[in-house]
Amino acid sequence: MDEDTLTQALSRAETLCAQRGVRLTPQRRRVLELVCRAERPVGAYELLDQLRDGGPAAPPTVYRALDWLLEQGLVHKLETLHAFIGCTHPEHPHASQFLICDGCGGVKELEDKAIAGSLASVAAESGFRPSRPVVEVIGTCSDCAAKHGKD
Amino acid sequence: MDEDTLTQALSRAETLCAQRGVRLTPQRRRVLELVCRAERPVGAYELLDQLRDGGPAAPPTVYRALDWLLEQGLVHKLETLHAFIGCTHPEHPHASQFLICDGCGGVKELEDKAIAGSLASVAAESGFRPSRPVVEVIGTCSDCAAKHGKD
DNA sequence: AGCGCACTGTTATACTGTTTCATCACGGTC
DNA sequence: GACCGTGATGAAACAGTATAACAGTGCGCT
Ligand SMILES: [Zn+2]
Ligand SMILES: [Zn+2]
Ligand SMILES: [Zn+2]
Ligand SMILES: [Zn+2]
Repeated sequence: MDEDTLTQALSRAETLCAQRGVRLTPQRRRVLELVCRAERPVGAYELLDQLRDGGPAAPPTVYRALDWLLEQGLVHKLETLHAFIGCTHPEHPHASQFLICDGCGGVKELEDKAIAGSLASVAAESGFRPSRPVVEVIGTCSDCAAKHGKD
Repeated sequence: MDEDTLTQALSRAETLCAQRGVRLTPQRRRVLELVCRAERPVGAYELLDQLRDGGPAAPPTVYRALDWLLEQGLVHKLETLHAFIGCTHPEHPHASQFLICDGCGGVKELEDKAIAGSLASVAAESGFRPSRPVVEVIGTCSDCAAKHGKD
């Protein structure tokens, strides 16, 4: 995420939190910034290392901030990578899907109605009430497929 | 899984591996049995504890067996739980989806064409080549919803 | 001042997974 | 039989991920 997009994302987050009456404290803001600044999903301990540049910090610090950011939908957790990524459209709550390239590590966040729909209807058939759908597709992005083809 | 189903599952696994020309060694068979015997997803260290009842064992032992069983499609890994579960229909390779109840811990394995289809087409739109789709829906099963309603 | 509450700091610990090297068993070759 | 390559196992150490437990701090409220 470039500097402008970052600034914009952070101020959107500020606005959102103000509207919701929740506190985007300096710690949380800092962690959000670090997550967004990364081009790739970031691990908790990676964040921790960066936090430590500005003073002492311990695992609970970063996990607390991440938990809160997850609740607020400002970041997502990629279960298959044990890593976190900034949400591209945190304004409304949403069930997203992720395409995760194991070549370059890039991740694309999608919000596809068809997938969400089939998931919901399959769940309904079983009388299952979904609370947190996790959809992560590991594979190869078009760029990496092209490169690999050229090799 | 009851004793009969278990015996059946194990002999199906034997047959499959024979057909494929791969070796379902005693260790692997033992781990498969432990995974299948459990009514719920089992963690690697839980399996390890059980393995240790029959002699010394270390983490790589159980992880190696699990990796191999995963390759063969005899078990699945639930990424959101860091746990493993026996596959209900290992005869053919498949992309399954899981409904995971956070009330009772029960898991239902599905193989829904509509979901697989929408995933594939969304991926295709992005020029993404999927290799391992992960679909796990956390929520509440019908039984737990009923119980909870009665409380 | 006294209290409750949300946030933070700190230490320790639990849980999950990998690296590394040594050893062993099996099958094919000379 | 001696030799060797390969796959499977044993064992020790380590790396990575996440939480528990408890103490301290700041702030608004009565
Ligand atoms: Zn999002
Ligand atoms: Zn890529
Ligand atoms: Zn299956
Ligand atoms: Zn349930």
